[in-house]
Amino acid sequence: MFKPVEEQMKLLRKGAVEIIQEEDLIRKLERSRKENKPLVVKAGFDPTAPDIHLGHTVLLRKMKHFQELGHTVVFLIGDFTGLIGDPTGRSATRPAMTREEINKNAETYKQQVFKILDPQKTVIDFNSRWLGALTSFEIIKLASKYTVARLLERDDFTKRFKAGLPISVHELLYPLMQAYDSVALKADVELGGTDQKFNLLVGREIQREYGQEPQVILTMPLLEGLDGVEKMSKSLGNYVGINEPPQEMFGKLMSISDELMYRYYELLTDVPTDQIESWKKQAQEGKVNPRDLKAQLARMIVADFWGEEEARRASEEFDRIFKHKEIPEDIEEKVIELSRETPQVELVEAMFNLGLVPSRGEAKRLIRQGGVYLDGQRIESIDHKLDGQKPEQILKIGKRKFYRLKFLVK
RNA sequence: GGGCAGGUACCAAAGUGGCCAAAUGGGGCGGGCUGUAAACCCGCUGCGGAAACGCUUCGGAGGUUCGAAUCCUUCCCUGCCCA
Repeated sequence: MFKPVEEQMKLLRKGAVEIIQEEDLIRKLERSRKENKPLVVKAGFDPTAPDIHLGHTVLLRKMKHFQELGHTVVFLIGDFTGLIGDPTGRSATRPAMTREEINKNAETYKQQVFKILDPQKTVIDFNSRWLGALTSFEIIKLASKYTVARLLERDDFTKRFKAGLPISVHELLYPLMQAYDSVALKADVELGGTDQKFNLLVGREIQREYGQEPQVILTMPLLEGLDGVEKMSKSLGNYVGINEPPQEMFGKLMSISDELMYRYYELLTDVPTDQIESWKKQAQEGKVNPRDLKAQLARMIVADFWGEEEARRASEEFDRIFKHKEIPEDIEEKVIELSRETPQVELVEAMFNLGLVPSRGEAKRLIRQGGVYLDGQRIESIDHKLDGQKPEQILKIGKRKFYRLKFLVK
């Protein structure tokens, strides 16, 4: 029923940064095959941000590999640990979420995650199920199994400690809690980003303390965000959400740097590494326009979430707007009501009232800097008035924001 | 519990009675060049105002002063050292 171990390993190694220990994994796979029993593979997710982006999909793709090989994948929602927040030094304790919110987020998660994972083969669980049930005594017992010195080895803690920045006690508890998840699930393997390495390793130690065979940990690279520097994250605003409309996705992907493009090919598509290398070379030699490679990448990724047809349309739409400088097909519509007596309104006022800019000052700034267009005409004056005579006008703000203004005179 | 050093805009960081809506850097935004790339160049970046200028802001609350981010009181928060 299970494929030969070496064959499994080949798929599992793909893209992985590190497997600790590889021999352990091989042994586990062998046993699983012999006993015809799937491995329990765990990966944890933060419940407060159910907006999955491409960064998450790197891990999800790896989970899918395990699924394809017939193993049990646990999609663990850290609704309990989420209350702590994985220490970053920035976030304070988060407010407790209600059961309802958590369930709602879980639903959102499912809907998104199953764009990649096989719903039939995925177990969804919540760590509040066991962490919430721990008594104070049990928590202290858990805490007794690890030392402060070892916790401070964690890069983030080390840095903060040295820099004299605050580290709260509950933050120190976080890795232990996550480790306990592995105990509760009797995890054979835990997946995570390279930034999770410390937490994942603690899992091994704690499992051992609780008399279990330590899990194998498999780390995946962190995907850089659109800026190409920071890791992709919602709070940094450098992400591509997997629920974003095709056009939006496509546009964002087209704005990445060339260097990042190869990285995305590697981590977000099934294009073999050799192929990517070869394209890279051809681009450098000027045989291929990097722009076209990028468009192809964007199309591939959009297709993963929206299908070929939508991807093709997004691509065409993109060309229409940026190559041919035309107006997009579907534009958000904004209705402006005007009175019959004075069927006019100041552009600045309208932009602000429609919520297109955060303040009137911002609107003025944009106009002064030549970033506002009406029907393709650059607006020169901040006093410009919109005239209801023409019932429909196209407003363009910056390079990519288009709105169809409709006037309602009454 | 004691001593010391701190808390400034999205972030970092200057400013220590009026010239401070607050230097500088990063980020962000707009423009230019391009391939919505990178690099580079120019500009903007509290709110209102065409502008003059007005208003709200420098951990919180009070106070001194013609005038406070800057001085005083008190409270909250953080780090370090001692116990």
